[in-house]
Amino acid sequence: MNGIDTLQNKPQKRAIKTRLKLMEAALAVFGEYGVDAATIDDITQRAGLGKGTFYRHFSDKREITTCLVEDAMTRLMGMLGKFSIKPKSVDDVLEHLLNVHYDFFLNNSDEFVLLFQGRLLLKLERKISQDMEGPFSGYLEKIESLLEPFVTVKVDIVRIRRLACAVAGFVFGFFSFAMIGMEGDDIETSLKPLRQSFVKSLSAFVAG
Amino acid sequence: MNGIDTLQNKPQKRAIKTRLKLMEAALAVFGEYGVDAATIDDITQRAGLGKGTFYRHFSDKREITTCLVEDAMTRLMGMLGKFSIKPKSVDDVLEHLLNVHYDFFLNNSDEFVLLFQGRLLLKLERKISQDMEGPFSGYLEKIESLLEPFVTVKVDIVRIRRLACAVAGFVFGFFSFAMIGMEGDDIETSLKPLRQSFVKSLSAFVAG
DNA sequence: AAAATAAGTGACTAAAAAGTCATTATTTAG
DNA sequence: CTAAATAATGACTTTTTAGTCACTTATTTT
Repeated sequence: MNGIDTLQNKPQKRAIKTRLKLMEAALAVFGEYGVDAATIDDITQRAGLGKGTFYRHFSDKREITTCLVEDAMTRLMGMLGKFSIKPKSVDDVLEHLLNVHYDFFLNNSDEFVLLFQGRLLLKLERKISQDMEGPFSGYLEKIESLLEPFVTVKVDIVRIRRLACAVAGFVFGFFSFAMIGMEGDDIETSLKPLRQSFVKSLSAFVAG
Repeated sequence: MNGIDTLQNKPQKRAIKTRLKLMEAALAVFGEYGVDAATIDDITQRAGLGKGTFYRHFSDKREITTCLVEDAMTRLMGMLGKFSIKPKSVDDVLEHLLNVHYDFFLNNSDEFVLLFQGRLLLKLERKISQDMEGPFSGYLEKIESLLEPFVTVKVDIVRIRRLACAVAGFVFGFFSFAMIGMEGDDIETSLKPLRQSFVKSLSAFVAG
């Protein structure tokens, strides 16, 4: 092979593939049993790999959890940044926010469990906080940045922060209860009418 | 003592007191470490009791968790049923619902963690579902029953169910994000202005 | 093609938590 | 006061899970 490191030699490719397998398996297992209840053996068995392989790639469950949270948050935030049409008002942004969350969690229910639990773990384990507070704070900041251009009267950061909490909280919370209170298809059609009302009220809140 | 079983002889009283001590300790420990991370030793040590005592009263952690969830839900539902003034509109009921949740979780943060996790465990463990689905479904039904009298046009149960999910979800979700996005006092003052907006939007949803 | 390097493995040890039970302490009945 | 009954105990065994490492397999280098 050529002298320059291509970062694409076979062992490296293989290692990257293995790492991805582990993360995929972990996400699935976390979604099925919950982050705490899932064991390293669960993950490696699901991935079809040896246990030692896990420890070649991650120091412990906490580390892979952090990676998954960061990954999920990055993808969610990426979607939040892509508007199909350029927003012209707070209403547009709010509508977009709810749509994206809706799509993301409906198509990624394992991620929902992961972030739902990750969010709680944050409150509980001070050690994790250092690593995990980042993604969740960044997420709130992302929402804030999208709303900021339309809050012209006064750059009231506290108000925007509250709004971000409300949007994120509403979506997370609604889904969590919708899952027990409703049947599958019903969830899909339930958020839409609520969304309109919610957008209006939040919009009024920003203005007022 | 009299011949009739008074249910108040000393051993019984003692056992009841011990059981309460265990439940109190478990709630505190669950609130601190999370339900999954907490061990039986954590609970009995916190309660100042021997380990064997735990197993005299509960078969395992799942059982005491179910008891705590039922207990918390019963108290929350009790509060939901007590209006300071008789509600005259959907707005009144919604305002009341948000106030009660707000007070309950602000003054019982351990219960917040418990129900937040309990809610998730429900989705994960099919065994728990049988015992735990009850309290959470009952909770949604309670909210529905409070709203029902004011939804006159059409007894649209689906619509009310959605509303109950929205209320419960919004409150749970908002608190969970408020905890990382804000400082202590700020949370207390944040829900109030949002509440008004939220009540309006939900009210419109019910009517519409 | 042999040596060197890197990735993967799973039987193993170590640690932690669950769950048991013979024993002790407390209360009641005779 | 003594025996029977009930509650509590914590050292113990069992089970589960984490984490390690000498070894195998795959790839690259010389």
